[in-house]
This record gives sequence, structure tokens and C-alpha cells, in this order.
Amino acid sequence: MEYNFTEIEKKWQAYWAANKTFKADDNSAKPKYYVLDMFPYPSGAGLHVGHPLGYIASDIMARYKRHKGFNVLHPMGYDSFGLPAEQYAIQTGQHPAITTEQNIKRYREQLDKIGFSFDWDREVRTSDPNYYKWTQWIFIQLFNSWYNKQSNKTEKLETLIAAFEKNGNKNIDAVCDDNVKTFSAEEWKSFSEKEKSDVLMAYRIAYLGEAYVNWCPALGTVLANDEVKDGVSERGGHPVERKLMKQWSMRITAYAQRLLDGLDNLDWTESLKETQRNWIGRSEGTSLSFNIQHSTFNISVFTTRPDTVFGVSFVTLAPEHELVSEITTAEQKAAVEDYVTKAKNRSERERQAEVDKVSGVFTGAFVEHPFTGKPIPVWVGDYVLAGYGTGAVMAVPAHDERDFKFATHFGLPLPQVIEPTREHDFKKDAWGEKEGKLINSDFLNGLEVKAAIKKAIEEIEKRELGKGKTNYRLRDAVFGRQRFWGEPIPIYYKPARRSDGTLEEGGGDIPYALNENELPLVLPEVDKYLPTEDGEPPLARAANWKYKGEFTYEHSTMPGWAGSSWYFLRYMDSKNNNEFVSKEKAKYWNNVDLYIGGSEHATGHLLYVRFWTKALNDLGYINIEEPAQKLINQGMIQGRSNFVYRLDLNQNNINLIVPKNIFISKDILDVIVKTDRKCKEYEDLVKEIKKRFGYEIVFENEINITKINVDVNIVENDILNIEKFLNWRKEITNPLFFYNKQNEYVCGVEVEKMSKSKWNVVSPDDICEKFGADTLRLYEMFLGPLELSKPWNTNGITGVSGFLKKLWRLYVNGVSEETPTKAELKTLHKTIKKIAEDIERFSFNTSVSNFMICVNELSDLKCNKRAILEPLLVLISPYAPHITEELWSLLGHKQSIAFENYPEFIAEHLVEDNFSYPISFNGKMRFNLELPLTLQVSEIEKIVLEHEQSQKYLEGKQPKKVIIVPKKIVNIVV
RNA sequence: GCCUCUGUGGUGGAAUUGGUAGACACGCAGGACUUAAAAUCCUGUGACCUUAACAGUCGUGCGGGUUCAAGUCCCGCCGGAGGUACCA
Repeated sequence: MEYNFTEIEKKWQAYWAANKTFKADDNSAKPKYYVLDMFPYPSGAGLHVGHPLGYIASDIMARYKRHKGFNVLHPMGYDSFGLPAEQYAIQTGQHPAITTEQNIKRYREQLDKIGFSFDWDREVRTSDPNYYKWTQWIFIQLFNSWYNKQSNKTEKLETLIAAFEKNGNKNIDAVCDDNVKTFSAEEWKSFSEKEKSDVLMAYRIAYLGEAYVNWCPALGTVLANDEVKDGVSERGGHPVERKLMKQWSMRITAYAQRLLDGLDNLDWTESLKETQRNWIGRSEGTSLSFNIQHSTFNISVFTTRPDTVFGVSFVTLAPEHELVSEITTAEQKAAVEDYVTKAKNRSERERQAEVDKVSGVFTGAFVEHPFTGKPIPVWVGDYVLAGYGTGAVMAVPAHDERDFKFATHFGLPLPQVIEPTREHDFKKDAWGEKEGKLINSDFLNGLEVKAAIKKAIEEIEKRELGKGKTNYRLRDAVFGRQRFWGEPIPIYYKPARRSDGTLEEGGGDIPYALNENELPLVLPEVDKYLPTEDGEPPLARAANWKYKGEFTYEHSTMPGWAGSSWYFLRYMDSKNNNEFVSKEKAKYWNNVDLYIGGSEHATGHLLYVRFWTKALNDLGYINIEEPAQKLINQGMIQGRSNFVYRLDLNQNNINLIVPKNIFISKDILDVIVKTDRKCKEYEDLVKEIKKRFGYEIVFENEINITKINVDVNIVENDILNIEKFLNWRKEITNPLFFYNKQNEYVCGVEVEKMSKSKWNVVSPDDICEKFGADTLRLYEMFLGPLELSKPWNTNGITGVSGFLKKLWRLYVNGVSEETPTKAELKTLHKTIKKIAEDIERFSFNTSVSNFMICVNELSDLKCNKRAILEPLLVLISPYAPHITEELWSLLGHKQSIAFENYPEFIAEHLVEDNFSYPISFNGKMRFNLELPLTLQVSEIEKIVLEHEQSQKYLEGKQPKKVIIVPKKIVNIVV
């Protein structure tokens, strides 16, 4: 009987679906195991072979844990809101819901072919109103919450309002906007509705605030920091500007310290944790205030180097700093205004591109040095960022690289206050290291930098010039998107009214959240997916879309990360109509035990999901502090592009009118180029062309070659299939292929990202069709360690498919009930041990190797014993589920193999009487010697030294030292 | 610049705690079966030198070090990948 994978795989996929084999149980006595793949966005291009890599690994874990007696939750769904579908809708007018539906269908078909053990009953889609109802619900909870620094927790807004009513805000220690004024209980009570709303807005976790945002004109929307790479949008690569806008935002900064601390207990890769740490960017320092001469204003700066305070030679403000216009003198006004306007209008990209260019302008104003009282000039420079710290720095050019550049550019003094610990040229460079002794610094003189920092902070605090402070680079996350295809933000606006109920002219609008029972706020229909003529988001086009027919809804939608920030919770209870997740189910499933996905989500999704989890935890809805305990980043599978090389005769050849389609095999071309055409291959080529076309080719300079991408699906092991090639490129007529000695056309190879335009996309469907899903699964694992990026190439796939055939052959002639031999048991139990170790450390590539070794050995032993072959099937079934199910049923079983107990490792089968010792002399292995393990070390030494081979290496000398490690090695030092 | 990871045959990779470097697979070479091909099976395969056979020398990016013993640990350098960057 032949191994017919097509039939087998279809049969078992249907069986699993019909029997709901992988349905997870919410009430089980078994221990739980939650294994999750990062939410895929269903793109129009479908899956390529890189996508399933992580899914296969997680599926192996899921199936393995089922064998191990766990109740496994292994769900899948779609992050189905997003830009590409909307861009497509703009181009075609087709509703994104329709294209999304089609794409999901295609994804599902592709996923089904690979034989994953997902519990599809729990599927979720972020664009489904039944799902986004709860995303909106969570938004409302965050809108109605604030961060209490005293309890270090998110709390409901009622506790804050109650406190305001009692004592005003003077005892409140909250994470809030900087500009909140202090008020008493009486004042609070006297505030109008609008005033109260404005005050509360400064405290809410989800808040409407004015901030500099990343505005992307081409996409017509704002973007979060992690959606901007190198000054352009991550999706589409469009330029991004900084723009002051009123935007819905999330106060993630409140969680900065907890997000940082939480990392220590997570089982994530060090690099991923480092990326998050850098992104959060904690730095400790102090604020320090500088009074402006002849003025009541003062400039507060943030510095991590208060020790260098006596080295301050100027103060720099960000162009956006609010004091710039206040303090600029009349003489400098024109120059400053000019500079500020220019700086503000520069795009992010220009700003980054010109990092090395120093620019700035003097304001004409001076501050007093807080300790010496000396006047210090105030400058404006765009190397100071408005959004970080206070938007102002004290510049210490002798000890800070950036200040140094600025100072040397404008000829400002460079007072030195630290004695470097090694030779240093202050004319060339700043001494930025936190090492050395303080000089020229009054009370800090003689101190080491670290001690000086401490002392300086003490002194600053004592004189009430500032306060020790910790800053974070992390910014609040912009939450509104001026786009159509996203969750509507469940907010409407009421015009402000006075306390007597009359409309306040010009009082603005007050945002209100919808009632929970009014959710979901369904995405309305629009005539076009574009902004309105006055630049309002697409939702403003929706006709008659008003709250209670009267009040305007918020027109921006939520960002892509909203739905994915809590989906791991929804899978636990995906059908719940009353809650986003029930407390009991959240308690049972707790968090994700294994999360697999790409490292590109390090600063986006993985930070946001941790943030939402902490907030929901604080509010008491769940009892989970971190979403995923263990996380693995699977590597990227790159494309492996193939090329053909066309000889270009147009320019350099004296005979101009010759046929164009001459293709040279890569190996021959390499020889020709390397020898500069002084080789037999080139002579042959010239002859061949002459023979075929009647032309003598001559090149004056270099040989001209055009490299052409060729569809990798018509190339096998880098050998071009000529017939398919000509079929693919019908326009090529009368071609000449210049082959190598094997009469083959060898293609060139380059590793690039997998993409349609490079003709290097390989679909898993093709592999499934040609080799079967089990081979695809094994091969993707066999390719190398999961975390490593590697190019896709099918060169070794025959080895894996051969292995499955060999496995099949072990079973198809029937099994015997005889007692297995010692050798057979040894092979089996060796494999059980290895595979268990491999899985526990996620080393799936080595487990495939170990299966091969096992099957090779059993084939050599001609093993057909049920007692060996049955456990082996269970071992392999997580990796190659279809073939093992089939063989399992051929062995007479009526139930699926999926829940069979994992075979137990019995150590005694591996016990050996002898060990083959490698005998080394001076660390060099010379020969092996098989010795009984019962021997004492002294006996081993005696036998080894007396061995005839040893005599040769001893050359009659006495050994200096003999090292014997039992069951490992013998090393003799001569 | 900084941070993280990484460097092993012709190729993908293995070597889990310092203990026989190159498992397993591809490729290649030779052989069996076949009219032939495919499929399958067997043998060999790090480099060098040499042989009838044995044996020998070198070898995990480069240079040092620790150790009886280093792909593995330490120091310095070089290359590759990813992240991040006027964050005061």
C-alpha cells in the first residue's frame, strides 16, 4: 500500500472537523495549557510558507500537551480591521467588510490544509460587532478610570470625583496632564459641567488631549510612535509630520514603571525585553529651575547630570516651548519667530535626516545660574525635543555630546567641571562618561561623579530649586485614527451648558461615553471611504448618524492595536454575551502559557496588551497581571529569489541587430566574468552564437548582462525548467540557452523578503499538494531553530518526505504482537527521552532529526512490533498528525490518536554494561576502548595505560597525569 | 553611536552542564535494481598529506588567555542580522 498523503490528509482533516476533536473544555480537572499564535491580519495575498512557521510550532506544543494530559486552549482568529482593506476600498469602492470576508475565507482554507488543531468554535474577528462591542466597552472603562499613584493602580473615576467633592485635588497623587490647576472642594462643586469635564479629562486613562502627534497626510490619519519608522509610515512608507492636534489617547505612561518591572518575571527573550526597556526608556535625574532675569518666569529643565550644574554655559528650549515667545527680546524676535516657524514645519523625516546639522537661535534672554547667580544665555534649538522631560535642557557642552556640537557651532564657552580619567581633548569632544572627579564646582569639588550626582540632588532639593525625578521616554499612545475601517469610538458630544441649563455660547462640546447597554456602536454606512471636504474623517460622511438623533458621534475610529490588546481574553469565553470574559473562565485559563509570534510587535502590540491587561486587572475584571508568561519569536522566512542572466548585445556589440534572448547559465557566467572572458567557456559561447545566428560577438569593455527575476516555482534546486520558463514568458522567441556541462541552466540566487514583485513567494498550498501537509510541517521545523530567520529553500524537502515514506513502510505490512528485543526498546526509549527534551526547549529541528534516527534504526532492525511502533506514533503525532492518525487506525484503533497518553520513558532500557571510552593523549582523541561500567577509576587507569595502543603514544614515558571522568572520557597527559 | 542576537563542511544545521566537532538531512561520487527513467536500497563524502592497509597534520570568523581538555568560559578585534537613536 502506497503512502497517499492527499487522501489521508483530507480524510483526517474532515474527521477532526466533524468530531470537534480539538474543542477546548472550560471545566476540566486536567491542568490547563494555553498556547496562542499572534493574531494574523488577513491580507489579500494569502499565506506564504513563512506564516505557518510559528503556527506549526505552537500546534506541535498544543498536540504534545494534549498527550501529556493537559486541557489545551489553542484558538485562532483574525485581526480584521486595518489599513490595507480600507485602501483597497478607496480604490475600488468595495466595502472593506466584503474583501475582509473573502480574505478570511482564503486564510481559513489555507490553514485547514496544514492540519492545525485549532478550536475553531472560539474564532474571533475584531471587525465583528459582537467582538468590538467589548473593545468599545473596555474603552469606556478606561475612559471612566484614573491612575492613583498612591495605590499604584487604575481606579474607577468615582473614587476621584468623591475625593474632589471632599477635598478638591490637593491631596490627589495621580498620573495626569501637567497643566492641572489646584482647586478646593468648593471650587469643584461650583464648576460648570464643561469645567468639570475638562478637569476629569486630565485624569482619565482614555482621554481627549492636545498633543504633538504623527500626522500622515497621505493616509489622512495620525499614527502611534511604533507605526512610524524612519520618519515614514510603517505601512505604505508615506511621510509623517508633527502636528498639534486634539486626539484620543491612552495614558500608558502611567504604567511605565510597572511595564518595566513586569519584564523581569517574564520568560521572554532578552532581546525582546531589552527592546521594551529601551522603548520605555527610564532615566533618573532631577528637575532644576532657572529664573529668567528681569522676569517672573522660570525655566524648569530635566537633567540626569546635576553634578555638572557648574558647567552650564547656556540653556536650550525646544522650538515648541511655551516660554519662547514670552522671553524673546525685541531685537531677537524676528530671528526667533523665523526659526521656530521653520523648525515646526519640518517633517519628522527631514528632522531625522539632518540630525548632524546644528541649528538654533539666541532668544536674547538670560537666566540666572541657580547656585552662582551668573547670567546664562537662553537659546532655542530643535535638538531639544518638546515632548521629553520639560522641553528644556541645561547645556553642559564640556560633558555632553549634543550640547558640545551646539556650543562649538555657535561659539559658546565650554567650561570643564570633571577631570577625565584618561587623556581627553576637550577641543575635539565632550567628556560624557560618568567617571572622574569634579572640579570648578564649589561644594561638589573633589567628589566622584556618582557621589556628586547624589549630593547635587540633595542640595537642589534643600534649596527648593527642583526635585529628584524619574523620566520615561515612553509617550502616551494616540488612540484615534481618522479612518473608516476600525472600531467606532463610543463617544458623543453635547454642547456645553451653564448650570442653569442654558446653552453656553462658544463653550464647546463635552464628550460623553455611551451607556454600556447601547453598545455596540456599529460602524455606519458611508458613501465614500475618504475624508470629507473639510478634512473630517470618513465617519463624518455617514448620513443621519447621531446619538439619539441629536448629538454628534466621535468621528475617529480606534487604531489597529485596540482589538488585539485583549483578544487573548476573549478566546477564553468567545460566545459570552454578557461580559467580555467571565471571571471564572479568566481565572481558569489565566494567561497564555506560550505565545508565538514575530519580534516586530515588540514595541507595539506587546506593550499595549500588557498595558490593557494591567488596567483590567486593576479594575478587578480579571485577575491577570501579564498576558503571556512565555513568548517565542519565530524567525522570518525570507524569500529565495532566482535569476536568469540575459546577454545584452545592444550597446557594446558592434553588430547591432542580433537576437536578444541569449541566456547564460550562472556557473558559466561566473567563469566568464572571473577570467575576464579568457576561457574556453567564452570561446564556446561565441562559437555557439555564430553557429546559431551567424554573428561574431565582440565586447569592448565588460560583458553586459541583465539579471531577470524568474518565478521560483519553475526552478528546482536552482535548475531552470526551460519548458515552464518559455510557457511563463511567452514573449520570448527564438531563445538561446547556454547550458553548463551537465546540460542544465543554473539560476542565480539571492535572499530577499518574500514578495509578489520578486517572484519568490512560495505558497504552503503548493507544498501541501506536492509533498503533503505532514511533510510541510516537518520540513518547516527541520529547517533550523525556530527563532532563526532563514531563507526558504526546498533543497532538503525530499529528505523529510522520504522519512515519512520510510515510516509508512514500517507499518503497512502489519504488526506483530511479539515482545520487542532489547535493541528495539533501546531505540524507542532513547527517542522518547530525546524528543521530550527537545520539545521542552522548543528545539523542533532536532526532534525531527531524532525521529529520522529512530526510524532508520528500526528499519535496520526490521522492527514490526506493536509494542514499539504504537508508542512511536504517539511521539510523532504532534509533528505529523495525519499520517500518524492513519497508521493508528490501521493498527486497529477506533479513537483519534490525539489524546493517547504520551509514552513514558523507562531509563532501564538505556542502561549499558559497557562504555566506549575515548582515550585522549594531551587532549587529542586517539582511540576508543570499550570498558565495563562497573570498573573503578584506578582499574580503568591500569587497563588504559597497559593497552598496547597507549604504549605507542606514551613513547615509553611516564604519564604526568591521568584524568578519568567515568562514562565520559580518559585523558592522559604526557 | 548604543543595545540584543549571531559566525561550525559544498548547503541547512547538530554537539543540552567545558569531555570523541560535523549527528540528521540535502548535494555530490560510486554501486545494486531497471531496456531506460523515476522510485527504492547499499557504500563513500571537513581539508591537507600519504598509503596496499595503517597512520599523520590542520580544522568551529581572527588574535590572545584560562584548563588535563574550549565550538562552548574570559579579554581584544573583524564580519553578518535585528532593534534603537538628538530622550538631556
